[in-house]
Amino acid sequence: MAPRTPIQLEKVRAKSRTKIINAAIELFARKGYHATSISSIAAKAGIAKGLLYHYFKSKSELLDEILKNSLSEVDEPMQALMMPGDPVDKMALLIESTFAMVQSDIKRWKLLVSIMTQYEVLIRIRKIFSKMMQGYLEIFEHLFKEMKVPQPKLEAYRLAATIDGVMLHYIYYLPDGYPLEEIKNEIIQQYAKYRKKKK
Amino acid sequence: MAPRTPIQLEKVRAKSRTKIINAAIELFARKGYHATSISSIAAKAGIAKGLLYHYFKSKSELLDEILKNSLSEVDEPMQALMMPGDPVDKMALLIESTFAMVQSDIKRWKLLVSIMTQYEVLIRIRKIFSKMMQGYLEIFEHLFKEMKVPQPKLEAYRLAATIDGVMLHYIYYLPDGYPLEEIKNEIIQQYAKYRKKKK
Amino acid sequence: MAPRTPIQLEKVRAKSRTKIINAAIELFARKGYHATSISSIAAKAGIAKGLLYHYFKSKSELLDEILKNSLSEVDEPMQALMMPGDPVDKMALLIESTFAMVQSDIKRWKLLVSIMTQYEVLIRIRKIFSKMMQGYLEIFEHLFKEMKVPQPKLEAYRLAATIDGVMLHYIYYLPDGYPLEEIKNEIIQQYAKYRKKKK
Amino acid sequence: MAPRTPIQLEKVRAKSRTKIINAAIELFARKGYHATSISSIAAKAGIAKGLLYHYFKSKSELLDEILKNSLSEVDEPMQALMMPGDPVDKMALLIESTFAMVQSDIKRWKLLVSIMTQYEVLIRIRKIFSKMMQGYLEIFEHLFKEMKVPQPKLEAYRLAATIDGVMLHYIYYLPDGYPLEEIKNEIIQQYAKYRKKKK
DNA sequence: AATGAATGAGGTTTCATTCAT
DNA sequence: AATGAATGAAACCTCATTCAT
Repeated sequence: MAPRTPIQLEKVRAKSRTKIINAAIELFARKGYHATSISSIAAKAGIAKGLLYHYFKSKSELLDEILKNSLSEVDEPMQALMMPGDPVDKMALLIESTFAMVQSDIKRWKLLVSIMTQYEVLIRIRKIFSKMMQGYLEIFEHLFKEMKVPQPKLEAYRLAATIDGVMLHYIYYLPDGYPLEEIKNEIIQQYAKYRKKKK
Repeated sequence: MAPRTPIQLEKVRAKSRTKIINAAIELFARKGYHATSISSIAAKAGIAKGLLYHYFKSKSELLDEILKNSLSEVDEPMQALMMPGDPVDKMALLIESTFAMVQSDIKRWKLLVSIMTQYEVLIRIRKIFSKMMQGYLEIFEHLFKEMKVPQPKLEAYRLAATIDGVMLHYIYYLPDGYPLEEIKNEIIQQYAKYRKKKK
Repeated sequence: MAPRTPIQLEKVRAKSRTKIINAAIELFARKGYHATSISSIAAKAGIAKGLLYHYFKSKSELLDEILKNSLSEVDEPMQALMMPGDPVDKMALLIESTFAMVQSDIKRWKLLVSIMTQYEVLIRIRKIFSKMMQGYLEIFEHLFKEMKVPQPKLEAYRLAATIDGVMLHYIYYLPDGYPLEEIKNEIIQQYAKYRKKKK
Repeated sequence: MAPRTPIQLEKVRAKSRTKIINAAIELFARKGYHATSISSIAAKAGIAKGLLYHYFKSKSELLDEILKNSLSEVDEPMQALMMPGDPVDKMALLIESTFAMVQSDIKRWKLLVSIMTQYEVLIRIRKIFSKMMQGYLEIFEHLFKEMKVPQPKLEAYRLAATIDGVMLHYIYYLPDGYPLEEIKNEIIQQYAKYRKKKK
């Protein structure tokens, strides 16, 4: 009959929060933010409507929370660059890990894309995204320079577009049977010719 | 105050419809379908709320109408293929006209993308889109075969992805200063080597 | 089938607004602002809940509107002072008209009192009230000086308090059989001795 | 961690109750009963929300409790009358102690007034108040008769109104610089002329 | 005694749609 | 064709109260 310990409480809290967030991601991604009602999130999470407001101040804060988490993951692929080695290998690794990231959590990416293509409202989010994109472009360009690709800047834009386009198609248009692996390999392959020869 | 002639009536009708549709495209594209209210559309169109229902049975039918119009335009670039000539040229033309189409009506494309990334509901629309995409892929593949590009099917997927990715970036991420022209030329250029030599 | 004329519209609007405002005054006065639900107002007014928001942006704006109207009436008794004549008569008139004002619309005054005794929130309203009170005090003092009442300022405070106290008792504590007229006359009577003698 | 003795327990209970009641008075008085949430009371009292329900069955019972306590204090001034002596002195004492009561606990009185001006619901409370008022009126009348004031009943009403009016102004309208003492003395003073001459 | 997570009824507000003119 | 008042379902959110620990 004693109150729960802080650790017990934290566990309970974490469990409920997770249930809510997962339900929200699923529904936001599938039907869009506005078309998803708090009721439906609560129902899917198996909790009472009121509890949701115990954990999140509002619907929009719930979204914010999810987006913040999602975007924080995005920087991870960048780590690939710290390593020494042939830029072609680094580029390959970068592309691989980027694709892997999306493949591992399609729902989250669906949500991100749908949010990105939506709000003039969520300017803050868009800014984060823009910066991230800028980061990618710079790294691509840097590697292309190392690889002696002609027009490295333009090639960076093109690669970024190709990757996002593939993702888009993979996620939305043709979820069944999209030859993701083959295309990924193609993309990586095209830079093979820039590999430095070993002596 | 004599009754208007049928022709005048028809004109009035067309004008009102156009005003409504334009207002709707603008708002749907900017704020999303659900976040846009009928009131705001009517206000932007400069008509009374009630009148909107004379022209469109419901909000969703208004959307449908817009989407139908938008998608019908998409087929036009395909015409380029009927012409005889070097497939490299045809491909270039196809790419050019596709880009031109988006550039000429960004709002419409923003709307299309935002819808595409949204509804499990609008399955019908998604089907149309899928078919369209399929069409593009087939034509690309066909041309690549003519051009003797190795792995024509894969290359078709890649090109489609690149084009959509570029559009996406152009429309959303970096609206200012996106080097659309240069990238477009790059994309076209890469196939120049497959041009048939004239005798 | 032509749309209503502006005049017709204004009539309809005024009718609905009045219905809503009357219902709101009644309920706010009886149960307090917070304890009164929008639903109950709409029900009492005989309209749909949604319509209320057609006329008032929010519950609190509805209250504001009512208060503004109510407070604007308050200045009227002051007119009594412009007239020439014995200050004792003017005072009598002022007291009479103040009481009459409350008697003629008890519900409104109940509401005003309940609001005044409630919100730290509605600071704006309280300021208006304070100023009004100040105005009364000054006029009372002015008349008392003319009447050569000793300690005119203090007497002003006392009269103001007595009047508000009588109102309070009349409105709340003992609505049945409260001897309002007699008390009013008593209050007026006590200043008779300051009447100037005619030559 | 030995179990507490019953006496310790009782102390703890009393302390918690007091904390809750004080928090509640403060908040009810400031924001009104309905606008004050149980959460905010618990927060201000520094306890958990659930605990509040160990001490009070419901929010409304908590209010009841406070009101009961508050009203029980009101009878105390009446004691002054048992004493022998000049009725003018007794009246003076009665007025003094009544004012003192309010001055010593403004918050409580704010609450009482706001409650009184609010609920048709709390009829029971209003009845108590009415009875109390009746009691005051009778005592006033009784003293006025002893003092040979003409129209003692009417004068009783007027005095009661003046006192409540002064309180009201003191509590709400003009908290800063309200000349409470002077007015009180004025009120007392006006009855000086009815003092019996000593032989 | 004490905690705070959890519930659910009910509150305010929005908005697609209908209706009378 | 055109208007805008009116409706009512459903959205978001609050909060008194209960419950498990």
